Amino acid sequence: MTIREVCEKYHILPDTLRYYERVGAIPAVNRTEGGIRDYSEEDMGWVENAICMRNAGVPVEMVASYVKLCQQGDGTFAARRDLLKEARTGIVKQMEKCRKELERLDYKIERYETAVETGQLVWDRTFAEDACGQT
Amino acid sequence: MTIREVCEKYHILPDTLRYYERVGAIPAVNRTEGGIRDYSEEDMGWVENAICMRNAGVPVEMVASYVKLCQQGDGTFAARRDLLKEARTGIVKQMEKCRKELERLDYKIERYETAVETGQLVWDRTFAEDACGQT
DNA sequence: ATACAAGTTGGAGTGAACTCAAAGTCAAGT
DNA sequence: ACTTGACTTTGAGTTCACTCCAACTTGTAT
Repeated sequence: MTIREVCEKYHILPDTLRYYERVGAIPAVNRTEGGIRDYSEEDMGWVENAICMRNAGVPVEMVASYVKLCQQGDGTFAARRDLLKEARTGIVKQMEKCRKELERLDYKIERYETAVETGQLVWDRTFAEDACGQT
Repeated sequence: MTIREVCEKYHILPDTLRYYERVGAIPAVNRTEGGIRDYSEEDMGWVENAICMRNAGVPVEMVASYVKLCQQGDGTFAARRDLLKEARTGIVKQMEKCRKELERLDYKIERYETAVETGQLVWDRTFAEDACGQT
């Protein structure tokens, strides 16, 4: 599979794929005689892995660390597990922030829906201290 | 309230607050005679709003747009609602990506837990096409 | 009055993650 | 053989969101 085809499949740019390879977020990709990248099924697996992790906000550097551990063989299972757990923690924190803001937004959107109808914007609820003001 | 106090309350840097004000993510803050920022309750509300939105990954520019609409008065209720809905859509998308990756990670972590015990890494499940490979 | 900490501005610098440009190589069609 | 388009590398440029710096002013404690 050419770089173009992989990019079409995952909706990313060739430069992004080359960048991922350069920084180690995916291992070196198979090449043809002429030196042109020819992605194997395994290469695609790595690409998918990088894209998934990045989609969830895992830093490129962390993805690269994981790839490196995988390449170091069977002695790194525990280290890989720990790294993935760390990534997991980051994602959970991020989701919790999103959940809070979503709750806040839903309330505000509802208030604005009413305001659009009545011409009056009213905050009838007070957000807790660590939530947000009535703006 | 001084900039230092606000920063301690929200665990951010003074430069970040000044930056938010400069780009319009919060409106111009009250000042003392000498020109030193003196955050009112309302100012704090705006600060909280900016921090909440940013925490959920809403771009600074979007926060600034919202603030601008608020400053333009009661004629912008519908526009504000639409902007918040747009922000909401972005957050929901982001959370869905996180949810998927979390599921993926949980499976992999579980596999690695087993691998650490048995010395054998086995993928006994195939991820769907839009999920990710066994890496 | 005088330190000196804390605040101010304008502008420059940083780090992460791409993204683009230039110059050259490879491959497919005519 | 020749053109055309895709791919290659190296290195530079961009965007976002801060973050830092220098020079200066303000406020507080002795």
